Amino acid sequence: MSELKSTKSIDRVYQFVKQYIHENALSPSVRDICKGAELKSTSSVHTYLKKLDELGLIEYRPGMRRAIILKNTDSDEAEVTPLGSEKVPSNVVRLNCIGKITAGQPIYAHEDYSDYVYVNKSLIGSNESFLLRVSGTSMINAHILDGDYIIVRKQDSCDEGDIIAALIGDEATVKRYGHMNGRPYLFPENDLYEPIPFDTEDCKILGKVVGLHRYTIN
Amino acid sequence: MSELKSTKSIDRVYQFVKQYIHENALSPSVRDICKGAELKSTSSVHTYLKKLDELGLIEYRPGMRRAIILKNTDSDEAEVTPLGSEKVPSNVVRLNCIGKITAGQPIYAHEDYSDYVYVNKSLIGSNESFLLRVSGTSMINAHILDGDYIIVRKQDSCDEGDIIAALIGDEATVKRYGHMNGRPYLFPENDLYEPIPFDTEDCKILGKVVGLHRYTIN
DNA sequence: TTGTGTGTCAAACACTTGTTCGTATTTTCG
DNA sequence: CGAAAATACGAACAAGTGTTTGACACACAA
Repeated sequence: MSELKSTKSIDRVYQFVKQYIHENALSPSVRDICKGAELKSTSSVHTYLKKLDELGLIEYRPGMRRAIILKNTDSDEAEVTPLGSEKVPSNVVRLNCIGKITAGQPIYAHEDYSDYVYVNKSLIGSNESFLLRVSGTSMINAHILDGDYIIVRKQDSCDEGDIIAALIGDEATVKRYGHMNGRPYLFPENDLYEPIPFDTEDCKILGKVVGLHRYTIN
Repeated sequence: MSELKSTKSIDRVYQFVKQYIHENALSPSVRDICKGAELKSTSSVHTYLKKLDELGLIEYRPGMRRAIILKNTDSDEAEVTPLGSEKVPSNVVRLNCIGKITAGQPIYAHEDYSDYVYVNKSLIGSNESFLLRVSGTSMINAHILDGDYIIVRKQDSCDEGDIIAALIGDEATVKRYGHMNGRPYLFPENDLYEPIPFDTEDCKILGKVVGLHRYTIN
């Protein structure tokens, strides 16, 4: 008498359960299904749930609240988002590797989207940052090794003693910034290398090193 | 599980919830958690569930039965895809800091869910790993500094020369594993410290160090 | 010492929710 | 047609379950 319940009740129940679980990652209660399947009695729903269980379409655990489980079956992409799918939070940034810091190579060449790292924002601050791969051992005394990834926070200037990424000409390096005899230098942290005068015409500060990742799976 | 149960209650609660949902595809009730986490009062569990929700580890819906959802994230809305509209891939793992590696402190005390790091699985391998915070300078010659996070891949044995995390008694340390005069030792990488004989009765290998994160935002 | 906070517990309460029961309406089919 | 089955309803019950409250023990600082 009501209207067009085009589909059978048992089908509406099943469809609704699937949809509800998909949307809420949580099984509906019998009364939720009442509303969703346009049934007015919980006992009706109860009947169908038992049938659906017998049909093997759902797993129904008598007495347990919100305990319907979709039985993985057939047809529509059975992606059944179990409960608790894991996603990566929004407080994480993906940093693609912008290039290798090494002698003679310009960086900013391109980003290598297959070479990246995820970083917790709270650990590096909210400023814009980028990722570089270290090549060479010129910063070994600062415990920055060949192959390490360094996270650089973009900035134009820096403080005395900061470890920074800088351009010298079109060559990029990591060095410690400081002064000697009143003049600015870039200091390698390796006795085999000489300090480099920081020439404001030729040199440019890219940013400060705020993090380091090293992966040594051999 | 088994012998290391002296963990904090909130940790047991979280671990149990994760396990339960994983096994049953269904969220446990407060009283289920009571049993699973060795707590005798539902209100204790209730307290921890609220905390876990605040920490963003689960989604807890007041009043709803069996409605816990694992988040491992702050989920939906605006998931900050940094570059373009790339989706954050599922090949990233969240590692919670399990404790500080430092003299005299047992680890496995508890996981600090507010202290964590995201790691690209491809960079550390697919084995189970955990995160530790380094305290002290005993590995400075290996360029592992005080405050660094190290990623440890669980394993029972290791090769000569590997840098590993190990338990000595109930004290955890990072050291390099090796032999001297035909006998196994744990070698600090700092001249101020002495090699420690690796006594198989007292020592236990936790895993191999496969990664390192350092954050030096000042 | 006192006081404050934390962790835990037991008990009680109230609401959600699965289940059952009796009955009415509709459909099926001999 | 008429009986049986299927479908649906509403109400009531009982159990599972989330939540609150108050109390106790302990650690730690003032």
